[in-house]
Amino acid sequence: MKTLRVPEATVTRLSIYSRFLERLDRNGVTTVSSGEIAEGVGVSPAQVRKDLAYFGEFGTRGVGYNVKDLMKYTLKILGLDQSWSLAIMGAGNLGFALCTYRGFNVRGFNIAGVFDNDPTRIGKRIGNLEVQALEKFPEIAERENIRIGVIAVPISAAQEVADLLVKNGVEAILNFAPVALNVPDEIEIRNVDLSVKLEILTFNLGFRAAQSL
Amino acid sequence: MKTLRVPEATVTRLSIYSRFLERLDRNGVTTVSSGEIAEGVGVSPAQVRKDLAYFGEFGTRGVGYNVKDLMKYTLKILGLDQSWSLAIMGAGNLGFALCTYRGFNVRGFNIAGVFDNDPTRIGKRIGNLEVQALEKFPEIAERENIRIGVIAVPISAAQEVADLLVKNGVEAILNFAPVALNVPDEIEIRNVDLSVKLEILTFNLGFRAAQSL
DNA sequence: TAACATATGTGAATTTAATAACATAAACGG
DNA sequence: CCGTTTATGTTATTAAATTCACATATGTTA
Ligand SMILES: NC(=O)c1ccc[n+]([C@@H]2O[C@H](COP(=O)([O-])OP(=O)(O)OC[C@H]3O[C@@H](n4cnc5c(N)ncnc54)[C@H](O)[C@@H]3O)[C@@H](O)[C@H]2O)c1
Ligand SMILES: NC(=O)c1ccc[n+]([C@@H]2O[C@H](COP(=O)([O-])OP(=O)(O)OC[C@H]3O[C@@H](n4cnc5c(N)ncnc54)[C@H](O)[C@@H]3O)[C@@H](O)[C@H]2O)c1
Repeated sequence: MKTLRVPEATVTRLSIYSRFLERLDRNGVTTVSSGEIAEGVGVSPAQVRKDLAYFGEFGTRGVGYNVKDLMKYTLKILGLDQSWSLAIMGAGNLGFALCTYRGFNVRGFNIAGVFDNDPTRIGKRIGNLEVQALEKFPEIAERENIRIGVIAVPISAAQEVADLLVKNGVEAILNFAPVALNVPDEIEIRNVDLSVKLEILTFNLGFRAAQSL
Repeated sequence: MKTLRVPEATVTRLSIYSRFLERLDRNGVTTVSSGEIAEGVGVSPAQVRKDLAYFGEFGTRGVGYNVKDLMKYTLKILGLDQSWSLAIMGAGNLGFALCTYRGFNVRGFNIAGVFDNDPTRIGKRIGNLEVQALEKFPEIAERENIRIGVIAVPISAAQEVADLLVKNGVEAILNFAPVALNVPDEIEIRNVDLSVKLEILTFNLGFRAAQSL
C-alpha cells in the first residue's frame, strides 16, 4: 500500500463529505457524483476526486459513487468504524454544551466522563452524565479507555489539565482554550478557537470598506 | 499603498498573535521578538515576520517589536479598533455558552441580541441579555446596527435563519450548524465545525495505528 | 456490437503558501 | 566613531495544495 502524506485539509474535507453522505443516505439517495458532492459542500469536483484518490478508488466511471459504500469508506478512513471514548474537562458553559450535543454520539463518540474541580459543580447531572471530580480522572480514564480529551477550562487551567490528560494515557487533545499548550510530540493536539473566525469576518469587512474608499 | 491578497491563514495567525500580545501586555512585557511570538503561539519566526510584512513595518531591527504598539496595529488590521454588534441566533446550549463567553467582549464584540423561536425560551435571561423572539430581529438589527450574525440553531433551521439575517442587512455570518449555507457572494460567511477537528484526531490516531502494524 | 454519453482517476500545470537565506538597520561598547 | 551584535524586512527557494485536462472505464442506445 502506497503511503503518502495526506494533507490535513483533505482530512477536514473528508469529514465534511462523510457527513454530507450520511445526509444523502438518510434521504434515500443511492448514487452521487463528485460534482454533486462538490455542490453540496462548497468545493470543486476535482477537489473531491483528488481527496478520495489519496485512499483508493471508490467510484464507478461514468456512474459516480454508491452513497452507502462511500459513506462507509469515509467513516473507516476517519477511524469512525469504531467508538471513541472521550472526556470533557471543564463543566462550564462550553463543557455543558459539548456534553449535550448529540452530533458527537451520531459519529461514534462516547462521552465517558465530564470533569471539573469546582465543588459546587461536582455531582451535578448533565443529561445522563454526572460531573466528576478532577481527581477521579485517572481511574475513570483507565476503566473507560479514554483516548481523547477535550479541554473546556479557562486559559489559566488549560496547561495543567493537558498535563493531567497526558500523564494518564490520553493520546489526543481537542483544546478550546485560546492558548498554545505544551505537550509531547506524540500527542495529537488541535485547537478550536472560536474568536479567530469572528475576527476573520471583521478583517474582511474592514478590508472591504478600505477597498471602496 | 500596495494591495496584495492576504492569505486567510495569515489573518488567522494575526488574530492569534494579537491575543498573545494582549497577554504579554497585561503581564507588563514591553518588547518582544518574532522568535518569542513564534515560540509563544507555535509557529516559525519567519512566518511571524512574513505575516506582519503584508501590512507594513512594525518593528525595529536589532530590537524587536514594541508590544503595546504591535498589539494596537494587529487590532486595527483585524478591524477591532471599533466595536461590532452581533446577534446570536438560537438560545440553545451553544447559544447560551456563546452569550456568556466574556472573551468576545474583550475583543470588542458586543452581543446586541439573542434570538429564538421557542416560546418557552423567549423572555428568559442569559446574563444581562433577554432572549428575544425571532420576529423582533429586523427591528433590533436596525436599531443596534447588527452587522454580524452567529448561527447556533439546528441544521434544519440554519438556512432560513441565514436568509433572515441577509434580508435584514447582516454582512457577515459565523455558522455553527454543520451544513453548507447558501448566501449571496457579498456576504462573508465562515463555518465553525466542532466535529471536524475531533475527526482529524481520530484519523491521525487510526493512521498511526496502521503505520505501526 | 459499435458509437455515444457520462463521470471517474490521475499526471501535469499552475497557483499558493511556507521556509530559508541574507542584506539592512538599529543599538551598544570600546 | 567604528566594529560587533542582534533581530527585522525582503528576496529567493522550496514545498504544498489546487486546478486543469484528458485518458479510461462504464452504461446505454440504436
Ligand atoms: N463559552 C464559549 O462560548 C467559549 C468560546 C470560546 C472559547 N471558550 C473557551 O473555552 C473554555 C471554557 O469556557 P467556558 O465559557 O465554558 O468557561 P466557564 O468558566 O463557564 O467554565 C470553565 C469550567 O472549568 C472549570 N475548571 C476550572 N479550572 C479547572 C481545573 N483545573 N480542572 C477542571 N475544571 C476546571 C470551572 O470550574 C468551570 O466549570 C475557556 O478556555 C474559554 O476561553 C469558550
Ligand atoms: N452544542 C454543541 O456543542 C455543538 C457542537 C457542534 C455543533 N453544534 C451545532 O450548533 C447548533 C446549535 O446546537 P445546540 O446544541 O445549541 O442546539 P440546541 O437544540 O440546544 O439549540 C438550538 C436552539 O435553536 C432554537 N431554534 C430552532 N429553530 C429556530 C429558528 N428557526 N429560529 C431561531 N431559533 C431556533 C431552538 O429553540 C433552540 O433553542 C446546531 O446546529 C448544532 O449542530 C453544537
